Amino acid sequence: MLNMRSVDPADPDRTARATIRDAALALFAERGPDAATVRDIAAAAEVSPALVLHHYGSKDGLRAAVDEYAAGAFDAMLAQLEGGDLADVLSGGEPASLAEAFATEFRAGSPLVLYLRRLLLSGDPAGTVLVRRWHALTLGVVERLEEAGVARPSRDREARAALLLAGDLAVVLLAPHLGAVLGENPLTPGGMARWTAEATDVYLHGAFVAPPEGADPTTDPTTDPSTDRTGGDPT
Amino acid sequence: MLNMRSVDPADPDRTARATIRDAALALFAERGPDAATVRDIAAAAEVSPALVLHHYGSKDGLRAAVDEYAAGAFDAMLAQLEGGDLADVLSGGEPASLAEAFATEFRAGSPLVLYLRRLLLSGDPAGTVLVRRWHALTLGVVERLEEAGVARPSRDREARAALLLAGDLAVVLLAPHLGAVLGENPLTPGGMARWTAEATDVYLHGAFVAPPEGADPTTDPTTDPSTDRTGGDPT
DNA sequence: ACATAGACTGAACAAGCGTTTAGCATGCTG
DNA sequence: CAGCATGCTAAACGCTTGTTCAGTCTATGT
Repeated sequence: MLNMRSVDPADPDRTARATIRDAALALFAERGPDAATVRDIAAAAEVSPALVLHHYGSKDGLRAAVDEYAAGAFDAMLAQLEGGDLADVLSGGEPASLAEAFATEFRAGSPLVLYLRRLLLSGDPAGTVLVRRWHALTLGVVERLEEAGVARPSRDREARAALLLAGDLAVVLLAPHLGAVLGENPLTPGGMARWTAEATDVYLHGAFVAPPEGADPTTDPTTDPSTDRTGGDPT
Repeated sequence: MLNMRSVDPADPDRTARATIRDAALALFAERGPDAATVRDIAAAAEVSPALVLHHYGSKDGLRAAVDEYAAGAFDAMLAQLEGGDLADVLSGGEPASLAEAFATEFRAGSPLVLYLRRLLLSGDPAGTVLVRRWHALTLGVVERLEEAGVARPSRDREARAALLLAGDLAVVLLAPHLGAVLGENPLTPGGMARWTAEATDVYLHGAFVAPPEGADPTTDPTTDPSTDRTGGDPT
């Protein structure tokens, strides 16, 4: 049998180790790490199953390597978002939301998007670490925007940052379903433009109008002590 | 070996078939259908593995039965939401958002919540069906609220309904992570109150203030034809 | 009392899994 | 040239999986 190393003339110095990692990333993202077998990964990378174990020790070792690689990619995206100047964010010169950053960094079917999806919903502690970091980033942005007078001050800034973050992550997590409903995937350029337009409108002017001062004439809130909501979230 | 049927005096007429289904629902939701083995399910239901197959034909048959059961539970919740009168929604007499409905219907660690999570992120077409139905429901509510003058009219009502729906689903999907960040799971009563307060504030008054009429003095939007955003979504 | 049906089980099966082992080819180093 | 590490493979190992099978127990209808 021939030596398979450097078999692809387009990528001459790509090692078999990297090829295996990429194949694993794609298959892990698509079917989940448990459903993707070592034999499948080996076949996708055009190597023998034994070579996968030779390079990564075990399937868990490969999993860890892929996790680390994906985390690095997310960190890179994070750094780009973090490094952006506030003025650029406000004027629209840089991706302003996490969802937008995803849409520009990774195309709609990117393995990394699928990987993030799995990471956030598998209960993997790495997912919580990621959310915590992104929340801290969002919180910092909200604080700066409040100081700049661009954001309405919130009594519960942490909850507001979480709300905004959750909204962005929802786009990434639910992109295929939202695409099926709206006709175009919000992670594509066109779909993202439509989504951002609506999100901007709501975040600037709200979605509902404040009720007139005083209680709703049809019901007296004080007669129902079990609920003390201020107006609800009528979705 | 004793006949294990009706072994639980608290639930005397619960059939082994139902016990198996419930055990499967819990394990499917917790670990995923692939990771939960027939032997595990049988052990949880305190029956032999063969009985699982005897009642459901195959593991796929069991999966289908559990899917159907979960879909029925979701439909029941949907019907309750749909049947609520508009006045009740506005006055806070009924759960007003999907997230609130989830928090009241299912407690934070409920198998059905975990099941929904898996359903929406596994690429299962049943997930898209569910999203489509909930979007239609949300769209109807938005339309009625606009007619009642409670919701600000939107140029793109479908996108607005999707935005509101995504926000609610995000709470359900990301609940554990948000709980880790905020200190309390938003699907618990306390966490939900905090979340709804912030969401109500944003949905009523917005999160950001509209920029003054005219362009940002630091940059002229017309000089950059590649981006035509109205103001961005600075999260 | 007897027969039939259904709930239920222990043991075994084939298939697929991650992993190990022994060995081949290649290229560098002395 | 010999020695050795490295990239790589075919074949097999033990284990777990979903599934099947033959048979036991316990009701119920006649």
